[in-house]
Amino acid sequence: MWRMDNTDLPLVAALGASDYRATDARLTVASLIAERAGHFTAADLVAAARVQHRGLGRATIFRALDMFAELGVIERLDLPSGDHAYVACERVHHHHVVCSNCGRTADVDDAGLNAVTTEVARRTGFRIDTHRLELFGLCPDCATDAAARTSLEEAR
Amino acid sequence: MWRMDNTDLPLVAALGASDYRATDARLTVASLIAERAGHFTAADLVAAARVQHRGLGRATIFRALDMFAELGVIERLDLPSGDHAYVACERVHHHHVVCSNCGRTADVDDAGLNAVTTEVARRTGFRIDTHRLELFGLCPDCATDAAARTSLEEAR
DNA sequence: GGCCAAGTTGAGACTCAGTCTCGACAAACA
DNA sequence: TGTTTGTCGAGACTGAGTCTCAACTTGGCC
Repeated sequence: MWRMDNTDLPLVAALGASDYRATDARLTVASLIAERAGHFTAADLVAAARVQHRGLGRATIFRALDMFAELGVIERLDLPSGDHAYVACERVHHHHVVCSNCGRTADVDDAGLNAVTTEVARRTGFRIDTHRLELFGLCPDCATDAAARTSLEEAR
Repeated sequence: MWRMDNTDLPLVAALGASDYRATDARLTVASLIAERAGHFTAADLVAAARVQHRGLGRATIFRALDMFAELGVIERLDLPSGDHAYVACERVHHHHVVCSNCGRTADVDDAGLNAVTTEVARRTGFRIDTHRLELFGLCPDCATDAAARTSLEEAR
């Protein structure tokens, strides 16, 4: 089976530190994930696996994604379109900012959200256990491009 | 076709105020939605429709949900399990607190989140256009029940 | 090295949510 | 009344994700 030597990838490190076996299939999925800059869907990986490394089954990819998500090194994301995606990320609690143009993501920590959840708990009487915050917009590069295009159109 | 007289429902009011026709099928979907206290899935409505009002097609229910979502009187929700659900809600921008036990929901407005998005934009350089905040926990009733059960078990 | 149990694999069948298509029907309007 | 447009239900279709199963791999033990 095709395989990259990626022992320094965070996903591979997390895999090594876990009780799961570091099999070829899992290392292949890890390197496929590492190739993507922003978010990706399970279908992306299935397609990439078909193109590059024919020996990877669909079920295996879904199993590996579940496993990496359980290890906390990737996280599931719900795009505004309703699609499910994943991002590779740090293992501490944080949130994602997703570029709606190029798909690039950035992690942000609390950033004052704790105060918001406390305030919501106070107002509603709910006991808040977990929350999910996702932010969508344009990354610095795409925002610059968009601004340049707008001013160009206005100049006409 | 079976039909409830629910002209005072917010969904029916929104439908009447829109360009869409207030057909029997749509009014039936509106009353099915009004029957649910918390969040519900499209499958819930399809099942309820099959039991109570046989003449409602699956596609019709999905179409009506799309339409109500477009009118802003229901909103799509992504549960922590990854499932999609809907909640009936006000038409202004707000967020949801969902009880993970009974499914009841409450709406909350900004509650300080604007400051969070501004802070995130500052830190990451992203231009934030939209965001989604969902909070999960226990509603006051379920929290009381849970606390009572815990103290009962400790007393043993 | 040989054996064995447990973990993991790919293939493919399966399920189920959501979409699409199509012919029929109904409201609105000239 | 006839036509247009919106909407309907039925059912085929699609695609994501799950499940099952027999085969294979790995690691531990002798």
